[in-house]
Amino acid sequence: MSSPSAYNPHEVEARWYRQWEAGGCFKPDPSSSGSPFAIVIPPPNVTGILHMGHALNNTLQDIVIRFKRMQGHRALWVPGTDHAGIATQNVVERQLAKEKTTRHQLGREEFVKRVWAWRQEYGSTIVQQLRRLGSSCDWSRERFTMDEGLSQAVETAFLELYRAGLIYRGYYLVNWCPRCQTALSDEEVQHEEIQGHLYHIRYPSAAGGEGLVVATTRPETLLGDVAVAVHPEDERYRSLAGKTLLLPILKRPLKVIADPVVDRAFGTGAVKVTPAHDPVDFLFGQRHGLEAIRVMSAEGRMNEQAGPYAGMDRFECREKILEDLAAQGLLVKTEPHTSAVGHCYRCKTVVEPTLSPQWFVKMAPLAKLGIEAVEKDGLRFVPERWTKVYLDWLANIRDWCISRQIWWGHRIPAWYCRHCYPAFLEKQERGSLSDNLKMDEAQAGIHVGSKPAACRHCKGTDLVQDEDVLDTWFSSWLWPFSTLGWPRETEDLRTFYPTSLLVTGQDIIFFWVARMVMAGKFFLKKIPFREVYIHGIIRVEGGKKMSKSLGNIIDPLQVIDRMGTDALRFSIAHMTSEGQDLYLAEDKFLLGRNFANKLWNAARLILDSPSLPVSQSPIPFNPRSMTLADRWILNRLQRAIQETTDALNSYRFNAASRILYQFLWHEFCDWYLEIAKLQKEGGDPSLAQQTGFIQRTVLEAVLRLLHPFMPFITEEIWQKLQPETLMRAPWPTPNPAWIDPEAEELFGRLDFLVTEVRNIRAFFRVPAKEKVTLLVQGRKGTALLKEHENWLKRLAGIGELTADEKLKRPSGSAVSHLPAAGPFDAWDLVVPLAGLVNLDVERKRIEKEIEALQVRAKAKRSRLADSTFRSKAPPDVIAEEEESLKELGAQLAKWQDSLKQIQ
RNA sequence: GGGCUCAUAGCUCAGUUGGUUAGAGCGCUUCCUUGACAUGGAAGAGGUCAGAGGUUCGAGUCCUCUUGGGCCCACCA
Repeated sequence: MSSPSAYNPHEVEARWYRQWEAGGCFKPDPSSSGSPFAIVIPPPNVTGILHMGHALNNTLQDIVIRFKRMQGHRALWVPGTDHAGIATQNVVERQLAKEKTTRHQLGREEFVKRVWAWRQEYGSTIVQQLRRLGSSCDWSRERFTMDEGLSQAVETAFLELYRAGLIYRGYYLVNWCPRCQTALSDEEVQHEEIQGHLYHIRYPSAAGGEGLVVATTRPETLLGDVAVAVHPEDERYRSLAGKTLLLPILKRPLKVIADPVVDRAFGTGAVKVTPAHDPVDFLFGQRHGLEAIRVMSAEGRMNEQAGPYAGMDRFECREKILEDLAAQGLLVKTEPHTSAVGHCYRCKTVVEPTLSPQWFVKMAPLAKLGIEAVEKDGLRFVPERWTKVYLDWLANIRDWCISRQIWWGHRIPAWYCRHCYPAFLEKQERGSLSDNLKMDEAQAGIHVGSKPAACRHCKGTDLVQDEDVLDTWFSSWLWPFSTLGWPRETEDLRTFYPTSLLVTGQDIIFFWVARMVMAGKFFLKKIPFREVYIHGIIRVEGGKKMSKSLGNIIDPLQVIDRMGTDALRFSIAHMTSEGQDLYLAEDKFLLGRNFANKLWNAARLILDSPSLPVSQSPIPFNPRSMTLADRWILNRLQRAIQETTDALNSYRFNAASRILYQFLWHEFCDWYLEIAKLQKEGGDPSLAQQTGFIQRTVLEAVLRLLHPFMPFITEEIWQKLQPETLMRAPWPTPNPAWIDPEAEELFGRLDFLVTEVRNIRAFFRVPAKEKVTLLVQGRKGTALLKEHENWLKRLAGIGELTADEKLKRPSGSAVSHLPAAGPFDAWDLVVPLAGLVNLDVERKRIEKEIEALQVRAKAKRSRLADSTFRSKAPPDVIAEEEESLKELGAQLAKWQDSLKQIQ
């Protein structure tokens, strides 16, 4: 083929992807008798643009799915996207802001239309980018978490859980994002260590005494204080327990309550209690039947309960209140203090714990299923250590707040009586925290399901649907079966559920993986996948996270533009060691680019030479007529096939890529192809044809082995060998007839010899063009040299090669000694270098060699002299050591003899 | 406060069950451009495997501790 010398990926990538997709290559082959193998994609957000994390995640999935497909499985990779409630709503809201409007001005219906329009226009970006990565997803099965089928699944799931008593509405303290103005689940809150202060504030006694000093990090919340807590055995406060203090500024009377949860050693040992704005205080308030006073609005501003601070931002209020306390002499002390502050995972705003009515999933029974999945159903994490993380989380699980006060998402299927519900809510807000804060749905006029004709409590007919939508993850956790058709009993669901493997990052084990397992077990009574491969996180060199704000992004699309998709994919696979984070730098992708280039050029060489077509099977040559090099490379190939298969079966992507890199580059190209060129020069056309055939045979197998890693370039070359797509080619299996330990041994000897001669040439600076003479002194095995004289001479730069047991060593020679091995006895290599060899230099070279051998021999001797080693080590290890010591001794003698001859 | 993880060549990292002389890519040094590939070829330099102790005939590999990075979880305000 007259291809350009450098591989140009852009030409071929788009073309092949189109052809594969059009040819239905990504669909599971219905005629295949292989067992199903399914993966569901971790659905990227519709708002997403491809980053390195996606590139890693999808490359690994694609490697596996292509591998399984070639192995004859009915391989299915289900793609799709996630509607990403808050994230997407935020994107569209920002767009509205540019238009100087808000979603509230637009109204709910219009706004949701806008989001759909946005999705229509931009939502396919990430999906197109996945195609550029070469992802062999079955796009005919693409799903979206808001499409009709999945919405049906969400509603079904909600109702089933509700009927099972696992969904309830409650008035609780939840994580609230004042910017997004919605509740968040515990998992959606990111804790960050913040350098703050611990403020010591005096609460005077109502009776006029000094009172006591509390310590707090959040002085603005004191406006909502309803009590002060101390430890019952704390001497300092014993006299104050049960007494009344005066809340600074608002002058509200506060009881001092004794409770052993208070840590006497922290701060002052006295804690202010603010049930409406602190999770610990909320529990405390429940236990002691306190009321809760909300002092902030949904926007995080102080409300009318905050007295003089009403209307202020919460942080502004903090500053002002500290000022006022200081002015009144109540701010006793300020000390630096770091604490973990919760932030919204979407917008990074500091979360405000807020009392509000929300929907929850009761998790304890589901967590039990999740634990069972590991203990009984054989759910397996790779690497295994994540099992513990998963189980620990399940063991300490808390109920899942699933309602979100946004508009983009699945509307909650619940209806409220306009008459009963507000009345009930008002009562509950006024009640004490010791009341059951789960809502009594009948009394509250709450109806789950489709719209009822009338309120079951008051029989009124004025009912409205819940304004809230469900947490995005409430649809994601159904993904492994909702994408296959659930709740309908589809053919896909029967065939591909449970799926086989999930590939994802550690960051969503709680959000997604654990919840899918629970949902799978709950709704379908089966775990959704047998194996979970958890890959690392992408970082840049230096260990930092890759982020836009740090400006250290490496854009996979740019890498693709510059070096090609295959280069990106191969490099990623090469760097992916089990579960370790990946530290990236731009130049790491050169490895893949260069490798692709090497493959390309090897293929050019091979395809330009005459050969029988590979498709002419069975093998049209007599194995006995094969040259040693032929036998050797075929043997190496069998090994590469076996090892690559083993590596992929255990998801050791880097191992697989290293094996193929080593085989193609350093065995096939560096040795075999170089020898093959020379074999073909011999003039024997049948040998030339045979060599060409073997080259093609190896190339063909390499293309198949490399295809999961580098689909495009391998297909491009493959098509020059035969017309059928590589995607339908079977995965290679080792051919026992070509496993050839003898060839390995014989070839190894010649390879060693060539390297030694090259070594001597380089050491003594023999000019490249100058041929040397090689004298080989040895008995057994030297006949081999004559047979392979042609390529040995050429590869080592030898002009004349003589093998004889008793040759005279010319003075001024460089020597080397090959140890006895297998069918060979020890060989002495002598390269006469009259004039080039400086005797002093040669002596030093030999002395260095002797020294190294002596060090090794000494270590072995002392090991063998050790009686405990002799009595405890296994006999074969001892025998091996003895054998190798003997050989070392022989070597040493050779070198020492050579040294003598110089002197 | 709990847990996980990493520390191996100048840099970035491999090293499956403990067993001869610890590997790769990049970088570096020397040499090589008559056609597969300079995104290349040949040769080479470079490591007391973070430190200390232990188990073992034998430890980069297993155990304990220390030091120094990274991450996750956690209701000390």
